[in-house]
Amino acid sequence: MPRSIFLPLLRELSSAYQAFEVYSSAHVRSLSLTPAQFDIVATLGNTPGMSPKELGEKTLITKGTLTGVIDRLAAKKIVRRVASPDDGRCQIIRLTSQGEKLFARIFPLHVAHMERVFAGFSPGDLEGITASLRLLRTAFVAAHVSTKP
Amino acid sequence: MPRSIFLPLLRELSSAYQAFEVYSSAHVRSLSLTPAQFDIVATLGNTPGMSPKELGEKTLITKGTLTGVIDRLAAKKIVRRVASPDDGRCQIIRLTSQGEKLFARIFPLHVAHMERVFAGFSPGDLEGITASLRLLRTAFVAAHVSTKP
DNA sequence: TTACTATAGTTCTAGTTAGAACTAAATTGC
DNA sequence: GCAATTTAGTTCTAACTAGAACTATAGTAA
Repeated sequence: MPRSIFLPLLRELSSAYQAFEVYSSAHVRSLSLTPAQFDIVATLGNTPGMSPKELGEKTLITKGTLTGVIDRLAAKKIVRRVASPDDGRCQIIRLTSQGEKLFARIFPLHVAHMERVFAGFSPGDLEGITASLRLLRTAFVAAHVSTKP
Repeated sequence: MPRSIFLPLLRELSSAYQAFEVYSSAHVRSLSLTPAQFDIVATLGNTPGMSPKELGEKTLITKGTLTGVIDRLAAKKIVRRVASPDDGRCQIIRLTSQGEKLFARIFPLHVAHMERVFAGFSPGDLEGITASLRLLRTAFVAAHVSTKP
């Protein structure tokens, strides 16, 4: 078992994610949103809205955190909460018209900002890296599940 | 420019990191440390100590955050602050003897816990994934630097 | 030397984070 | 149709997070 070889992998995973965060969040902050707020706006854009549960699954924000993030976006009039007609426990979070305008303005800017990172990569590179990441995620999820039951 | 292809990569990067965090931090918390505290203890183990600046560079924790993390570890008598003899601005953070015992006990446990994730991976797999991550990090850092000056 | 500049850490603020306890509404089982 | 369980969201707590402003010390340059 070459134990020495997976510790550098974990360090690189943390470093790569950290570098992504630094690069991405500096831009998002320059647009007057926090990274979590941007994720919510980006996820709600071009949709009829969705429940906090679904939003949390897509953005990987846990429900306790999500309440606060939505509170702050609602205070800025970027989203609003609508009661679900079907289920009294559910809400639907929607962009307001102001939120839609914000999304239309900043989402393309941020995509362009991120695209610059990959200027030197071929499609094959990108697919290879994506496959590596998928493999990693799958391994962590499988390992986590196997500790639970 | 196939713009569609790097967005899935970014999603996979976030998901993979998130899956790592969930798996790793559940274990760390069961050892009565937070992930940030564990990183500090793991970094200080088997060293004569180091300055907060160096600790922050190794653990990717920014200096403002680090003050609080070290405060809490010091309150638990796991580390202590020693004034640097050379530089009046510097400190040296060291594990206490209690901290060294803690490190000796939990670090191997955590390494073993993480090793399980990679049971199904060949050394070649691990090296390939590590290389992908290194490529990613480099690209983000380069892009970030090019926005600064 | 004396002013200027850079560096190390702390403090402060606003926000995110996870996890656990809680409330209310729905679903299931009997 | 009622009790037991599950699910959706909120609230609470402790901690982390980045970034900016601040203090103190060190290095540099005239």
